[in-house]
Amino acid sequence: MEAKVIAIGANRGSTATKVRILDTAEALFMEHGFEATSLRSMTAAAGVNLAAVNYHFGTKEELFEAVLTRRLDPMNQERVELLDRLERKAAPDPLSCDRILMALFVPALRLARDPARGGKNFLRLLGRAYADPAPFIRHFLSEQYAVTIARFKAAFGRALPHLPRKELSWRLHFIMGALSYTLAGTDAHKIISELSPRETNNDEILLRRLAPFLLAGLNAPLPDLTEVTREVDGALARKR
Amino acid sequence: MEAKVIAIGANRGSTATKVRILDTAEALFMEHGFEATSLRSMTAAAGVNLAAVNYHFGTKEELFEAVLTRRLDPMNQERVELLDRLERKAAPDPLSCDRILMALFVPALRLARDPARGGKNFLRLLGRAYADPAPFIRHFLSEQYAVTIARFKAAFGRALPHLPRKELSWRLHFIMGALSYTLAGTDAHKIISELSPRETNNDEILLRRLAPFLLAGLNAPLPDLTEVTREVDGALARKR
DNA sequence: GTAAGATTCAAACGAACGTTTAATTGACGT
DNA sequence: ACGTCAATTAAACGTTCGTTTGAATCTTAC
Repeated sequence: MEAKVIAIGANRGSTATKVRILDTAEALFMEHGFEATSLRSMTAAAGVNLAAVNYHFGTKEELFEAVLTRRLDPMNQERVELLDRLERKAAPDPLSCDRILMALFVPALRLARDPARGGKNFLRLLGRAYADPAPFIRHFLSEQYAVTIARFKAAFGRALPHLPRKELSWRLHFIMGALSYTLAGTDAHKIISELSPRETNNDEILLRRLAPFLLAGLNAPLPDLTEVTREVDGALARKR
Repeated sequence: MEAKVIAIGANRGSTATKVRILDTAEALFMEHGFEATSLRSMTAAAGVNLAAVNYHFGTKEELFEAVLTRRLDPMNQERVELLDRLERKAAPDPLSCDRILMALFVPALRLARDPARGGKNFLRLLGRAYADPAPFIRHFLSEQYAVTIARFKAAFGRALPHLPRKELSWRLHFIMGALSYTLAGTDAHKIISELSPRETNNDEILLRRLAPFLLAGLNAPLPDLTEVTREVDGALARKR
């Protein structure tokens, strides 16, 4: 029963308040972005005092980082662990691209499926954070992702030995772009339209459509830059 | 000499001030985002009075829309015109996917190349706007893009008759995602790293690497949803 | 039971924001 | 030369923001 004592003790003090702040902030940051979410509306929605944020987290920026870290750290750790396991299983052959993509997607899927870990809301928040111009957000994200990205890049490098590393860097960049944009799941869905509400809300089906798309992109033939240049210039000239 | 007279007359009134506001706002909105850019800092940088924004544009939101419209309208018009011309040239055959992608990219390239039209700065601003949670921005963008996207979707539909329309909608969504994320060109570049500064600043080479990637994605085999489901579930189960 | 410490609370702080106002300036048609 | 009107200006408006403060309340340990 000492576990219960610990739990009660933990809940009574600050933990309950901190969790409620994190949960509410996660939802509001997702809905309105960092700047447009005021601490006043957030603390009111969470049912805690305004000063609680500064007391428990220091500043609004530190709160935002705490919101991200809570979900991001475990997810990235899962990604690397899954990649390790799949690579060991495939050894001595290099892991195929689709398996590497799986290691990238599955932990995100698990997170999206688990309401207790924020579900889809957090993934959308993450997608938005990727595009946020605030320097502290970008600095934070690049620090959080540096090791994970490097690990996956090395794996892709073994799976695609013929692909120049620079080209691989770019394609990884495109992958992260499509992934974050898709996860952000803005109402930009509506721009394309004709997507049923059931599907726009189903991150699982969404990622399963995205994976083959990106896999084909990874295996695309190398761009013939000179020829493309001529073609584009032709189109440009024709236009004038 | 009447042209000069007209020019002077136009400059004397409001035009010069309006242009300076638009130019400066474009740069600052790109650098800091909509919310984080204050009218005070913007008007100070532009060398105009604070009240000039409200006088000439009404509100800050309307200023933002004016900044976007100034570049976006001509660019999208160019895109559709180029698509029309290429389709007429290919008739009666349907236009190939890579040509359609060209019609999507070339006007953006032209804009990026032309410093007088905002150059790369505007494309970055556009990429950021795509991910901005502010409702008025998303509403504005979807209105601006609705016809253009529909036009390109129809073209892709003719080029890929075997592809279910729903799948095509998603792949178009992925394309717009990778495109806007790439154009946004955040310092997220640094996450992947190993990209030389010369290349990260060269939107032309960038788009030429992106095109083959997306083209391959468009032609990817249809996802076997059932099989993928089993695989993912397996990975999920194994994890527990 | 009481002292010590952690947490909550209402209130206020100073700064910055978008917007409005009213006076002033300058150019143009007549 | 003068009246008209668009444009600019300095100043102020009212609001909202993130953060701080000091007292009040609750938890914990002896």
